[in-house]
Amino acid sequence: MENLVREKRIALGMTQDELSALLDVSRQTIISLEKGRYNPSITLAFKLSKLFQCAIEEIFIYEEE
Amino acid sequence: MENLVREKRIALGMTQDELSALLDVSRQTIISLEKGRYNPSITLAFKLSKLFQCAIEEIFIYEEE
DNA sequence: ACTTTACGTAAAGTATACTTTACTTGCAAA
DNA sequence: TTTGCAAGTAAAGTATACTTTACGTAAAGT
Repeated sequence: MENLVREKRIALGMTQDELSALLDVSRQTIISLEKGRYNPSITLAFKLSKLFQCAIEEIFIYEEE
Repeated sequence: MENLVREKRIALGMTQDELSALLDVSRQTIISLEKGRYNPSITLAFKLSKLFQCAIEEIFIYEEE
């Protein structure tokens, strides 16, 4: 699943470290997310949605199968 | 996290078994989801979103911490 | 040169989403 | 009264999200 985490983070002028702290996850989680190594849990998606002030669907692009 | 899976499923006149088949997950997954035993992965949330034709935010209600 | 900052990798461990199997219960219809 | 369907429980196993630690690299500042 594609995502715009990196773009949105940079748009806010934040480092991966700062973002991870705000979301209460590890920096590794942010790195892996941005690199597309795995999909987030729905709770992490909601946290990002709230922080970035946009819908989950605007951050994560779902293509079926 | 609260969710409206049961309500939306029944509104479509479907059984748990039929829903699980359409989503390609086990019936146990649907039962546990409806019972609120765990949160779905973001991919399952997207599948439900598509099937129910509404935003993820309309199915899953996120309350922080 | 060296330090700091931001980003990256690798690997092993933990938590949790999801599966599989098997058995139970309530209800409605034959 | 028994058969079948929809929903439920329980437990053990697998897949994956996420953590932790430790180390590597390139760029910018002093």
